[in-house]
Amino acid sequence: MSSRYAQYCPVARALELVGERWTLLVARELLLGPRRFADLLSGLPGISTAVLSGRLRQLEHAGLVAKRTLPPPAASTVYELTDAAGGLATVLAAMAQWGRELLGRPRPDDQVQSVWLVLGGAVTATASNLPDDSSYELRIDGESGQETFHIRSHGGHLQPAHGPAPNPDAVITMDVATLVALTNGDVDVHDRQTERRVVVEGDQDRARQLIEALTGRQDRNSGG
Amino acid sequence: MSSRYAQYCPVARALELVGERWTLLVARELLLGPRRFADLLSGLPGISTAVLSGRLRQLEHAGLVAKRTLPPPAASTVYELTDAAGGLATVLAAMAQWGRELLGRPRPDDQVQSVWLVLGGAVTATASNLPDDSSYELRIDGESGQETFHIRSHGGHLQPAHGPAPNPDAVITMDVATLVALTNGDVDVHDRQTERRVVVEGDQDRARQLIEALTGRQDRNSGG
DNA sequence: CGGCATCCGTGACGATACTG
DNA sequence: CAGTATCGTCACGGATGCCG
Repeated sequence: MSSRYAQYCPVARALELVGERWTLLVARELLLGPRRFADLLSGLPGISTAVLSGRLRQLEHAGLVAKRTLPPPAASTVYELTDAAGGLATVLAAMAQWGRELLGRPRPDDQVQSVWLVLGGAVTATASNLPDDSSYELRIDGESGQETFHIRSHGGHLQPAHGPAPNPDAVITMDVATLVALTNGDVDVHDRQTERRVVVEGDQDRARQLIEALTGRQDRNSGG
Repeated sequence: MSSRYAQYCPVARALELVGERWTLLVARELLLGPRRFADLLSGLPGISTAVLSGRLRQLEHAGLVAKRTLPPPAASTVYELTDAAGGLATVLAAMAQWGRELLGRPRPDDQVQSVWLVLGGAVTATASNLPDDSSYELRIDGESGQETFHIRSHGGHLQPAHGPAPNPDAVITMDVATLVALTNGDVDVHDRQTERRVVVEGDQDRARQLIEALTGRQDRNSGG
């Protein structure tokens, strides 16, 4: 099942697991932490319930995703990536890194969800300026309320997750439009107008460095 | 065209370019150098001519692939990756790296082509033991004749290409079965029986180190 | 409400035949 | 050799309904 290639090739093997439409985007949605079925549906506009349940079944069968039932009283089932999905995270990171270069501005019919940009920024970023194990809370105001993320600097990388940060060095608040503008380079963190649109509680300098790492342009040496 | 997701997300953008069936495998075939249409067909068993020409057209339109006509007398047209496809190579490398961990042994109906294993091994390898800019020629005997590859150590990485090496430090010859056995760990480079199946001209030590880098297991720290 | 199966229209895909 | 044309099949997207 899940469309084989019949090739003894690493790339083909990987694509047999995650090469179908939607599959890698499902994994993307799970990268920041466990999600319920309905969360995934709203994070994957356009997918049908049948396809989503099918993809989750395939990923579960491949050992990349586990289904877990939360303890009462929140007795709902969530899906989460397993430890075996580490290599998959690397693939998604490469995809995101490349995709950021050709992201441009939102197209007329594009949906914009803060989690996509936070994730894309985090995997692309090199957090060399930020102290190791420093922690940040990022709150993005969107049309459907506020999304809260927890971003931790660790080993030169940024590790994003859903939810609030336990002991943040800074709490940063902005709206989606500002996040978009920062991401595609329309505005700079150091602009006066940007400073008005970004509210920081806590360490101002580190917060600004985080935003810079998260939304700044990175030159990657593209290996030939 | 090419199935959109309507999401302002780096991963989605990347998948819109290379997310369809066969597309990344077409890119894989081009990673080692220019190829003709017929070469691609035989390197992608199962693809139809219509789909292949369609994928090439999309990739060309995206600026990732260029169509070029060779100078006479070999007046045939070839396809090759453009400079803009550098990020795509990174994605393929991540795919190959992950895929190698779950490669296992060939399945009953799997085709085996040496180029797939050479590529998978090269992108996975860290050539830290090999001197920079050293060069190797790898000849793999298969059912349909002999395939020749040129592998160069550069910047800690292995850079594979089709064709013979200009000034190789070593020339290594083996058959596909041996390459497969080395790749999946069934045999070791240092086994007596393996030594009989691998013929080396030139620097014996470097040749063995190259094979080890190309086919050995690498532990990657899988980021959480 | 979470999760999944079902029916149906559309489009992508696989196989083959055919053309410059 | 380098594709285009054709056709049957299957996966996908959308809507609906079932079950805990």
